[in-house]
Order: sequence, then C-alpha cells, then structure tokens
Amino acid sequence: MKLKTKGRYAVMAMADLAIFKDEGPISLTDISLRQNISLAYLEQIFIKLKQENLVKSVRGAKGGYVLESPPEEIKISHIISAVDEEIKTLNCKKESKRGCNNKSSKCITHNLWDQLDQHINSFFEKIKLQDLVKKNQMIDK
Amino acid sequence: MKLKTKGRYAVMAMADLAIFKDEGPISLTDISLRQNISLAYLEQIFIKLKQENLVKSVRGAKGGYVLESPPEEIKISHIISAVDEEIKTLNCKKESKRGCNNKSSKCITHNLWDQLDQHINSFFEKIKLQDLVKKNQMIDK
DNA sequence: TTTAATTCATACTGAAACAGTAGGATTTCT
DNA sequence: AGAAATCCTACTGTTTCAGTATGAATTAAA
Repeated sequence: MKLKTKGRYAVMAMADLAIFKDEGPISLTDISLRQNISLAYLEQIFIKLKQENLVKSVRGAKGGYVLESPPEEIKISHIISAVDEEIKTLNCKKESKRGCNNKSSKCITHNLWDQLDQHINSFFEKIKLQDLVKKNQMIDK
Repeated sequence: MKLKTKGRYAVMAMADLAIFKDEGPISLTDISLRQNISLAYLEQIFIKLKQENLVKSVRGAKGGYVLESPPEEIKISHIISAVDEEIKTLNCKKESKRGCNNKSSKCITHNLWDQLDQHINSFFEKIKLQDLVKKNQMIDK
C-alpha cells in the first residue's frame, strides 16, 4: 500500500508554492530544483492542479504558478485527488472476476475497505496546506 | 493508493476460517471456492500466515488450516503485515534520488506521510477478525 | 498398500502500471 | 529577437502485480 509519486510530488510542490507565495509567480524550474523533482514531470502535474483551480499560471518569461487560494483553505485531499491519486483501496468493479464478486453478495471484507477509504480520506480532509508550511518553518528554526 | 490483493485475500481467508472455526481444519480448496480466490495463490498466502503464527496447518488428506488464536484476539494489522503488505506510503530509502533526499533535510511532506502511515495502522490495529465475522453474520440475517 | 487429498516450496510469466523522458509548440518579458 | 517559461501529447524502460505451473512431501481413508 503505497502512495504514488504524483500525489506526493503534488503536495510537495504545492507546499513549495505556499512557502514562497509572496514572491510572485514561481517557476517549475525553481520547484524542480528545490524539491528535486523532474521538470517535465512537474509540468504534467501542474496541468492537473490548474484544471482543479488549485493554481493559476502566468505564461511567458518570468512566469510561473501561483496558488489560487490561501494555504489555510487548501485541503490536502483536494491536491491528491486532483492528480488522479485515487483513494480506493478496493476496486470492486464488474471486470474483476476474483475476490469480490459484488453481483451476488458483498465479500466479507467489503465494509472494511470502505471504512478504510473513509478513514484515509478524512485524514486528508482535515489537513490544510498551511499546516505543512507551519511545520516546515518550525523545523527551520 | 491501493491495497494489494495479497492483503485483501489474507483478510478474507482469515475471516472465512473464523466463520468455520468449529468445523475442524478448513482446506484451502474450500476457501478458494467460497471466497473465489485462486488455490495456488492462497497457498502462498498461507505460508506467510503460518510463519506469523496466525494459523496452524494440518497436513495430508482431511487437513487444512486452523486459527491459532480466537478471532477476537487477531488484529487485522497483524494479518496484513504478515503477507508483506507494507503500510509505508512513502519510501524514503537511500536509493531514491528523486523527491525526498533525506540526507540533508527531510522533505516538507515527510511528517505528513509518517502521520498517514500511523493513521492507517491505527485503523487496522483497532479492528479484530471477530468484528468482520459479526458484521457478516448480521448481513446474513 | 494404494489412492486421493492436502500442505509445502519454488520458479516462472503475461500484463499492467509507474515514473518518468522526449520533442515540440506557444506565450510573454526584456 | 531571444530567452524563459508554460502547454501538450506521445512514447518507453523497468518494476511490480497477480497470478500459473510444477512437483514434492505428508496423511487419511478405502
């Protein structure tokens, strides 16, 4: 059970934007260097973040990205879902022949995984971007 | 972010054992049919469950597996960790060149993922095998 | 004592997903 | 004009997943 890099990188990049939010548009090159993430990969991630109105872009030289909302209003859950990081620990789809055959009756553990999903999602719902930044600043001192 | 089948199947199979715990050793063939899981795959899973003393085996004809402890004492977390289903949403190993370079300083989001792991683990810690079986019986009625 | 049912052990494999790379087009500041 | 940036989309090597396959060892029952 692992988080995919897209979700992780997205949160890292958004936290970076939050930290430098008063310095105008931040270029992906900067984030790439600071967070040690491939530039081209970041580009893909930011297209999705933009589609979800989490950031807005400024094109051309001296351009970059800016947060759409203040960090205390941005939920981690929103960032992660924006980049297609699904929190679906169980996929009981029609195709799946094995394990859970949800046609007849739910598998014994069906409720368990549903609850797990809720548990994880509620974790991400409670945490805002600002919470990460605060922590980071405290560590710096 | 998905659970792997091994973890899911292990919990399903253990729940099956719990339900039929008074009928002597349960063969993997039975579990395979009831839970719709490949027999050969179940064999691999049960070798690990046995190593962790979650079940004991009875070899030969009329053999099978039996729970080592009563279902109310078996934590879901134990089952899942037994089959190598790691709850490590972030792997900050030395090999990883990208993202988190924990040589110099922890990445901004390091604490977040640590907390997430704890959150998920505590979920599995609280739930016992018996809890699944009870639910299942209620649904049956 | 043979047969069938079972666990035990390990090697192999097709398919899918992941984590990027690559290449170019477009926009805008200087 | 040129450089710095976003934008867009296709491609790809590697790894992991989810099993299969095969055979050996063990034991109950006929």
